[in-house]
Amino acid sequence: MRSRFAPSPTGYMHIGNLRTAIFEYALTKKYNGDFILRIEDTDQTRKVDGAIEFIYETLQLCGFKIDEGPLNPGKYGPYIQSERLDLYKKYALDLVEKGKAYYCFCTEEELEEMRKKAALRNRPFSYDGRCSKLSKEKIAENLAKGIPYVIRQKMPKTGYTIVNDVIYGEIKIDNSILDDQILLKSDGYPTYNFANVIDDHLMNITHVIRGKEYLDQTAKYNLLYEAFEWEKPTYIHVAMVLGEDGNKLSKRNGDASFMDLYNEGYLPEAIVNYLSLLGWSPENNQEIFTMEELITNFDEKRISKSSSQYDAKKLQWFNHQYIKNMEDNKYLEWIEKYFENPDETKDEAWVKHLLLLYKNGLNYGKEINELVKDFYTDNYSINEECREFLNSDEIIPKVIKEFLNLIKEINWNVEEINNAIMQVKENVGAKGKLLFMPIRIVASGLMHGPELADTIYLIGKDKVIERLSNEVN
RNA sequence: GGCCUGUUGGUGAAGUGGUUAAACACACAUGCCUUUCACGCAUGCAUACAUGGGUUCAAAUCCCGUACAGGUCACCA
Repeated sequence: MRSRFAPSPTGYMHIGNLRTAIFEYALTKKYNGDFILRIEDTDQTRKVDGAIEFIYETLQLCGFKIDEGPLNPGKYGPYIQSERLDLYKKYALDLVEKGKAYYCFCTEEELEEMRKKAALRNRPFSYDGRCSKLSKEKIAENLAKGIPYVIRQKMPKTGYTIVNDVIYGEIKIDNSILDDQILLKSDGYPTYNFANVIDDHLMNITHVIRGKEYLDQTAKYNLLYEAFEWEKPTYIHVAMVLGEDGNKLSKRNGDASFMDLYNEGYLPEAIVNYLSLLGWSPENNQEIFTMEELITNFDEKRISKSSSQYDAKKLQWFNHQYIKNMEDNKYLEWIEKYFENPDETKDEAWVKHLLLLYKNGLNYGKEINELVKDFYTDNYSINEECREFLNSDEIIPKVIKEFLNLIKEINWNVEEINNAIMQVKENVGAKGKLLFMPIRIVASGLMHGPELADTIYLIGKDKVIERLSNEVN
């Protein structure tokens, strides 16, 4: 089995594209097949520099192994369509020779006129095939004069074409809607559809996995395969991924691309895991799994026919799970990329302790900066709400005083701080909120924060003692 | 507009003819856990599978119509 992922080099990679790639990769690897990357750059106007490297980077981050592609060619290269122009022309001409395609010299203006006429009659535009009736002499003459041309395939006007799809079954497409499709554009580039068929055949692709938006168009592909008398691949069309508002994903809509998510601090493994569950589910109902597990459990029969909606919250939950399950060292190494250290002079161990403190609650990498903020600002003050709480019970001053006395004597570490808190509980008889909140407020000036003992430890012995002393006096 | 496809809760979904819970997960709500936030745990959350008909002893599951949603009809991919 051989499959191919064939993006256009137009920049970032969409979450929907990625999802399709994931399905494609999982299926291919399940059968020990080859996963090929082919760059479809037949539209020269939309090309973006560096996009190929970018696509490689994305796929590699996601854990894909590309068996053949422009940066690691196999024996079916080149893998960039703009480098295969001669091939397309040869095959297009081959079809002309066989009488299954023809030169078309119609100008943009002529086509525009036809479109207008069609619009007047409220009919969808369809090329009338006038150039297919040109005489041999006329064609030779036009060619000699260097008049620009395209090559169009003769399409049947009656009957229907059957498309077989693994997910959607047998689809009938009425031939009457099929235009004499352009194979070769006047700039010498092939159209997407044509290049696709030629390349898939030449590259020995056995399974075509792509978005459902191509389902109808597959009739055109089939007609091309038939014209060449080539064997058709197995088609697997997968339903689309919709944005959170239920509309098609688009950058304009502010929908996130893979790279956006990655830069926010989403782990590629979590993204892949989440995306693989959009429109597919494993039989064993497992929710968190690795790429390896995805591959072994993947079953194309369980791909859904209906489109699904992207849910940022659920992705966040997956990411959270993955962060929580990371080893501390890996976590620290990873979070480094997202942590914008506000104070380089802080002790390294102190920073590590702080970062680790939030590991279990972190949703995405950049979130750390927001969470950690209070430990870097020095505008300590006890606001009205806190003051009110401190005045709410007469046991509170005793708690503070006792805690102050105890921590003066201890070694400054989390365990001993914790012991001190427990000791206060015993000695003063305060518990729950009345025990913790006074200490927290006076030590940090805040009513919330992470674990109290850690918080106190990180604020530092001198500062905590100073604050408590001021409060006691 | 023609054609193609889809429709199970706020979301992802399981379920493809059978009794008296439509699984599971996210989200949400409430409660518990040494304070707050989070984590974790527990409980609750679709009188019902878009809708109307039909087939059947029996339908979310099969058939037809309707509605709605998406896709597609380029010298874009």
